[in-house]
Amino acid sequence: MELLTIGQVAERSGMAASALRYYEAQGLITASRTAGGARRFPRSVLRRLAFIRAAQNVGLALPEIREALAALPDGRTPSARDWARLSEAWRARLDEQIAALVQLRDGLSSCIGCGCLSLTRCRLSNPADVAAGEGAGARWLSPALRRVPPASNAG
Amino acid sequence: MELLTIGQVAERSGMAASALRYYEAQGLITASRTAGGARRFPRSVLRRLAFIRAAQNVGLALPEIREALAALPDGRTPSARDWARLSEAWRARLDEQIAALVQLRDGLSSCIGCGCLSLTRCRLSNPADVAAGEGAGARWLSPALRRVPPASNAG
DNA sequence: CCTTGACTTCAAGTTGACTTGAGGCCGGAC
DNA sequence: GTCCGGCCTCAAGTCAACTTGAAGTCAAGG
Repeated sequence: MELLTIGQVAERSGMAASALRYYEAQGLITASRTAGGARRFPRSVLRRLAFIRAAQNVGLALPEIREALAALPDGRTPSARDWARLSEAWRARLDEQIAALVQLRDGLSSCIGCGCLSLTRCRLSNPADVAAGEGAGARWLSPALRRVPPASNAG
Repeated sequence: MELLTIGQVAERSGMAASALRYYEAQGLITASRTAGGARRFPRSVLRRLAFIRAAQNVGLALPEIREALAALPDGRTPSARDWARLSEAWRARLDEQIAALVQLRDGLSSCIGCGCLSLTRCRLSNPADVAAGEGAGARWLSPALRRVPPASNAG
């Protein structure tokens, strides 16, 4: 069994067939076709899909994942060497997300019982000081942490 | 200046006026009306909005936030006592999200250079062992961490 | 031959939290 | 009186990552 049908890939990867078609349409994976037009995937697609899911878990959007995959020569499945390079960037992302959440939690702890919730001072309603800097950046921040703070008035 | 216009609340809270109308429609905030039909907000709406944003940052959906607010007698703005009770639950949420991310990061570290990305063994593409148990639960998990693992075949 | 099941395409629907646009009202300044 | 900014409502659009549905093709089995 050299090539896999979409159903087989769906079963082995745990992804829906519709998702696989979508990924192909988005250029994340590729497939050859039978004479009848049915997709045939190489086994390597499974590793590619694992890579995609891992990247999603780190918080990357599909276009970013596509770029990461496209940056590999010949559009090949990531090797150990590629993997090491990419995962370094991912770890930084995760570290920052973790830091943001920890700061949120600590702000919460420091707020317990005070009931302050100041619009500008309370860290809970204003977690943006984590890697804020300008304001337009911070794209790495998970959606849940991207709530913008108020302009700068008292609350 | 006893009551605030929607524009003033928008400026002070940093939220768009359209968002405030939306929140009112969703029952998260309330406003009185002028003879002409314009909204007038009490100052307490600012604290309520801070509460809402904090809850969003913790990862709550608007319906959950509405319930949390509605659980307060008279639909009042949370007092220090209410706040302490609610924030306990939130902290648990955050703790679990942090744990999930840390596990993801550690899985990443342990993967660097190995290039394994096994569909079933690699923690990076399969972070579900964090608070998994059954599979239908884990609702607290941030959307980014909710990717399901493959059924249970080799990769 | 005819059915069955897996596959195909393409368009449209889903979810959450809003934003945008059209069309209109209201109150104060000129 | 009329002009403007700010407000109103309601319907529809946005985004991401898919899913769902309709209508059709293909290969194998009875």
